[in-house]
Amino acid sequence: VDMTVLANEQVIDGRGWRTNAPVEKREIPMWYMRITQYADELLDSLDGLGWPEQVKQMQRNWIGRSHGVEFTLPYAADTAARMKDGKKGLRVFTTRADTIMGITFAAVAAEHPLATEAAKGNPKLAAFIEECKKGGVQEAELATMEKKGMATGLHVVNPINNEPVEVWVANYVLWGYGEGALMGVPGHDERDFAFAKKYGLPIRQVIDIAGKPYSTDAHQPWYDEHGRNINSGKYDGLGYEAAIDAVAKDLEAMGLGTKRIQYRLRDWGISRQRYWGTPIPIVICPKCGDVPVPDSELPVILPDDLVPDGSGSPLAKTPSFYETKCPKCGGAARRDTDTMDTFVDSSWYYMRYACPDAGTMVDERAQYWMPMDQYIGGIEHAILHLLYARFWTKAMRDLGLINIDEPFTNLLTQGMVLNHIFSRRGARGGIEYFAPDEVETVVDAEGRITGAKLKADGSPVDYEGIGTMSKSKRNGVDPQDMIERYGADTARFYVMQANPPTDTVLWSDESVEGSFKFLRRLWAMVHEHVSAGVVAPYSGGELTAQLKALRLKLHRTIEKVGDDYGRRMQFNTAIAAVRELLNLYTDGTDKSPVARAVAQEVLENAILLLTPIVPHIATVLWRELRPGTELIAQPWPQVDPDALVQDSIELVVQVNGKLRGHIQVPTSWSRAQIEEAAVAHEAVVKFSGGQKAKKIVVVPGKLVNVVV
RNA sequence: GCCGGGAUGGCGGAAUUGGUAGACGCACGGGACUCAAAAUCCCGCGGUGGCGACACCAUGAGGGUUCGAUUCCCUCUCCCGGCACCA
Repeated sequence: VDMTVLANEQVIDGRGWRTNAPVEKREIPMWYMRITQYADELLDSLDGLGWPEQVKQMQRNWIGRSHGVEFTLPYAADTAARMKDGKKGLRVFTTRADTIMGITFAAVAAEHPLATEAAKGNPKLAAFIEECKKGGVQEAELATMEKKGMATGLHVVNPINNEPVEVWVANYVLWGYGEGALMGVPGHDERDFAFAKKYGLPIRQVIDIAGKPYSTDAHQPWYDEHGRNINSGKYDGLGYEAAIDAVAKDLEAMGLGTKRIQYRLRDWGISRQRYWGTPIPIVICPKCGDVPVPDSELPVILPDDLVPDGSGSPLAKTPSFYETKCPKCGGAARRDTDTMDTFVDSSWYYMRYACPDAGTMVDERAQYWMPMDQYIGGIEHAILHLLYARFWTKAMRDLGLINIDEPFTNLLTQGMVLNHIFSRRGARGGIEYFAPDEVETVVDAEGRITGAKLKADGSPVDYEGIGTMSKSKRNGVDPQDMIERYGADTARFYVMQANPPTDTVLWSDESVEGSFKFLRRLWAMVHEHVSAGVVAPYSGGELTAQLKALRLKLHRTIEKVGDDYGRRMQFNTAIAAVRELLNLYTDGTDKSPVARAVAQEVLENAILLLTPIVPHIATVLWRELRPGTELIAQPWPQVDPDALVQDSIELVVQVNGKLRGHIQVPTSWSRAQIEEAAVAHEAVVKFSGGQKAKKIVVVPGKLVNVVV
């Protein structure tokens, strides 16, 4: 019905999202990037990157290096007679070779050759395999579906104890991971346990976990933990590592297996059956096979004048594009009409940006600029894009194109901006999405959205909850409206002051007025000051207590804002700090020359501190404060250490960790003097109820806690 | 299901290395200015009790460590991101 290849996202419950037509899985030839070759390096070089730990952890888990044993369960006589694959048996990989004596079944994926063979002359099994193949391809779907299986009637042999083991086809065995087959140890694997329970297969305990109770009635969390072998013949008494070593050694002696490393990471399929993309430069020759397009004929240019007719790939229907000669034999051949995954482009665009007119892929300018000091992107790219780009960089390095190991030295991952999602099923069952401003929400007593009505005709629409802004779900917002109404400075200020950039946020523009108001207030403050004439900023001289406090606040603010911008990358608190400073500034009414000099100092610095966020307003206000000079030429504000010196400081007084009062103490006071003053404090006397202090905790510059 | 993250007033958030929970705002309430409005300015604003001084409770839920926990540990709930063709 859809006449096209669908992306995973476009398949909902096995049907096309627009048409509700059933989706078919088909095998097609594709090109892959061999990212698995780089698995170790991609894993190991994460350690040196200035990236958020959570992102590094996600990448580590995604690559998923595990150490285990790969071995053969030899075919039993019945099976050996039927399997004509030249193999001695069923290859499996396990990280728990120590549990090998607990094998009570084996399981293979529906696509496994053993399953195919067993299905011959077994219509029930053939039907089951067909059903398995129909399911989705997404990991989430596979992991949450009901575990189902069917016996094949074929057997393999446990090579350690020579017990026959029946082979099952199971929908939870992934064809793409390991060997597409596994040893079933229900005694010590939760999924195997559930499977064995469902189909009445034996469950055998072969590991004792610190003497914890064991029963085959129900699975307990500790069943899968490491422990000491029992019921395991010659392996009895061995611990996890020793047992694995012993089993691996025995399998090796029999020529059946060996230790090896397994990755969760899979090779990267890049072929897309789409028109609008980068053509894959391969020619398919009936005589020579797949032949790369010679360098001299690169790049293969995508024709940009094709008109899609609504079915299949336009490139595959355009002889002028695909008809060509084989670069090897010169005979008639056909181009690959697939285009590349756009992740390919995003894997190295940043290098090309350094040399967009280079005649080669990149030139020495890319080498000059790379690696990137600071990369900024959404957290949704934590794995795929950022892993592909790292791999691609290493591949380019190995091709001698650039001499760097990693593309992004430091990384800031932005949180996602979420918005409400509204949709409904159309007449044919397909999904239709509506923008939030197209609907009127229906709210329950607690204020939660329960549904919506289309503004246009009042027809009901479903509320799907909140989620990432996306084109397909039509829930994005365009900042242009805000920019036109309030200006780019206000729009940027509003977004920056709301929350740290790494936070996930639900979009709202309700309080943008507050940001606009602040910038107008700043404008008024500068103009009011300047209307009495500009003066030189404070550079020394006697200050009143109030002016001293204002300068203390100013220089603390300079310190904090610099740290927020430069180290913490938390801009909302930088803005709050400047607001605090200006709140204190407006409390003053002193118009003496020294007060005006401090005012000049405060305003100039406030403007400088806000420049990265509101550059336009800051530029104009600077010209008012310092006629004849330009903001862009000014250095970043410097902290005046003299302004930070204080004679006395306020300490918090606690009794048993509870706030009971404050004391003002000279900064020169010793710990003993502070303790003495705290014990004598009236609130301490009151709340300690006549008891003597058991312990006094003094945190310099912060608090004193009297424990009674 | 698995991996990563989050939950703090009516709302956005702050508390940076275990040390005053609620900075700074929004919304709201009261007041000033005004013929009136807008704009602006001032005051209040977590909950409970109290005239008040003040006290107690409170950072998704439950438990623990500590003189002291929003912060560390354990268990749980819900939400968000990713799960290889959304990119």
